[in-house]
Amino acid sequence: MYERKTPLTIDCGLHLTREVLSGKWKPALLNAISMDIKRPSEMLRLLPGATRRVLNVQLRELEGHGLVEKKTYPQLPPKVEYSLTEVGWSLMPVIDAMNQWGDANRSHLETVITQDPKINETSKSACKIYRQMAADRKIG
Amino acid sequence: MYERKTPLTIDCGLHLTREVLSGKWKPALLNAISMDIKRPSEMLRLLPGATRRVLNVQLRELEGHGLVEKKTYPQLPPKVEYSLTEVGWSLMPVIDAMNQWGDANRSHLETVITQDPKINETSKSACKIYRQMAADRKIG
DNA sequence: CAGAATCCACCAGGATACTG
DNA sequence: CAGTATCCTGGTGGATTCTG
Repeated sequence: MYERKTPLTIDCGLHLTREVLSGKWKPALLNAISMDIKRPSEMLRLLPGATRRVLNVQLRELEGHGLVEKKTYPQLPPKVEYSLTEVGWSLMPVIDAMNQWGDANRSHLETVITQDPKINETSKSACKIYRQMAADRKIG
Repeated sequence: MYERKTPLTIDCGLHLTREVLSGKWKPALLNAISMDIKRPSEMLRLLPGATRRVLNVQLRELEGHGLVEKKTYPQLPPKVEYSLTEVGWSLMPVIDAMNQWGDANRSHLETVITQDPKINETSKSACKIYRQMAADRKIG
């Protein structure tokens, strides 16, 4: 049984974290950047289903919230690199925890999510795509 | 500097976790239930801004995803109690991590969030409300 | 006290096309 | 390669009202 270490307030910390982390691709983006995937085109490739526009929007929000930094190289063709700020890095354990929990409970989650009538097919099969991609990377 | 322990896939675990945790009040609800706040009326009181309907909807989703269990006592007035499932409990470290990160970076987050033009006043002041409530609880 | 039924506003996010 | 401008729609979550 899980035992909480410190008694906490109702929602305040959660509220702040959610405010900053809410956005379909934000956790994935932070994760990607932490894995040295720092250029927009790379992220775009690794996040099938995400649009340029949406990625830009969310990256700008992350930047505005002080989680990532953007470096623009004034050259042709343009080059942009994102990196995590100190605050951004401090969030990584949380991201990792989410990632690991999702992986650890994959079978259960896939079942309940797949049964969920609200989830559309795209979302349902998203994980399969990611897994396939991971497999491809191993082969390649 | 934060060092990742295990190299991870791009998004799969994150994807699953987000699917299950997305919803304005879900983390707070899980947190509340873990703190033995298990009756709808209590949650309603502790989550100012949340509606009965929305709470019901999100609780039903959490239930459908196997994170919480609902026990209905067939009596008058009706009594309902929620509790975490095993899977739900396994998620608590993640919730705690989010909560603690938000608390730890409160000043920074409040600043950037308050400056964010997209955030409405309600959201901006939410944390103040929670803090006030926490203070009140200490006094009471 | 718990909850279902409506109705609705808003915005996140996707599609598309265009510029430097 | 990177970014922006429009346009559009689906869903989330809020307000209100009504039942057991």
